[in-house]
Amino acid sequence: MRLNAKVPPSEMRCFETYLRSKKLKLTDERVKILTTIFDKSTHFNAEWLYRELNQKKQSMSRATIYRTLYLLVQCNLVRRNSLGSAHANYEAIREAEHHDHLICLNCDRVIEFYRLNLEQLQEEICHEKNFQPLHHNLQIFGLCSECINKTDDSTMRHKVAQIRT
Amino acid sequence: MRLNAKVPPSEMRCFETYLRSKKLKLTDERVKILTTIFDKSTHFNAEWLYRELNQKKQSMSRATIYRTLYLLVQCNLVRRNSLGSAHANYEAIREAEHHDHLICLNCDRVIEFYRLNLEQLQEEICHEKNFQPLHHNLQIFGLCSECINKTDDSTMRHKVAQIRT
DNA sequence: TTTTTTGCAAATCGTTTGCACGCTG
DNA sequence: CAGCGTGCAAACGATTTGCAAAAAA
Repeated sequence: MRLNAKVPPSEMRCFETYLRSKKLKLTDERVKILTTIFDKSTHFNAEWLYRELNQKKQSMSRATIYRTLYLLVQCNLVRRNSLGSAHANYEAIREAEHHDHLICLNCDRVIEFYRLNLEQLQEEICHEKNFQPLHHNLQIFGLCSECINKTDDSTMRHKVAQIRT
Repeated sequence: MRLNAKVPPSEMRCFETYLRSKKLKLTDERVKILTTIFDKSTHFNAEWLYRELNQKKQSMSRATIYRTLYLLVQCNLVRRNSLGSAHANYEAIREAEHHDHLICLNCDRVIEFYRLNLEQLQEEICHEKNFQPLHHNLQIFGLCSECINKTDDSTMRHKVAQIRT
């Protein structure tokens, strides 16, 4: 039974095209996952998606979620980015534009930013080093304005040491 | 039995000081780990260290290695940085200076670089956003000059999707 | 002696995978 | 109908942890 389809946005078409090109199928599960991601999330992880999908209606296994996330990353609808944590984090790619992250180590807030110079500078460096960039990632860890006075040094040192980058 | 100490370099003193400040002990195992790291490595992982330490003389458990690595990160003698892989990578911090990485997705070569503008730009962004930076990390993934013609698109798309950042 | 360390093995935990059944195209 | 997709549960694999024995201070 096909999901009572809301008008499929461009993301859906993109996914469909990708799947067809790989001879893969557009299943209900895949549709629901994509919809959930683009409806409700900015940054999320597999567990959030699992709970989000299972709280309401029928269940969906973690396996399917992981497998679908892989496909979505492959066709550039989703970006994988652990944001310093030990597990994977993902984000929906809404516009084509890229951005980097400020990550608060106290409250886990993620602040996105984009700076053209920064991108250009990177291009420049790659060119100099004769390196062909395919992906890049800048994350700055620290304390957001709300958290600056809420922790102590030793806690922060521990947290910095725990960062996975 | 204390290791027949080569003249302890400044790193050793730093470690010793740190340990003492925490009422921890300077054991043979810890000395050997630090020595191995600063003698032989640039970028390494726990497994490399394990093999390096165990191939010659007596054995050392992985547990000790992980526990010691944690201490070394705490006292800023070692930096933890997965470089996009699923497991942790580490590097000895030889000078105080910071650098970023170009990482070849084909041959895993790591090219270090430093660019003052880049650092300044980041400072600027943080200042604007009222964010206190504690750690940052820029990695550019792609193909080094030697590998540019050695792979195909689909392989690279897969590898990019596997990156953990 | 007292406290910290170590090695071992078992436990974690997010993620991946093999398999048998079910559904899509 | 053939080929993918799914759920389940088991496998994975790097890292962590509890515990009893061993070593530093």
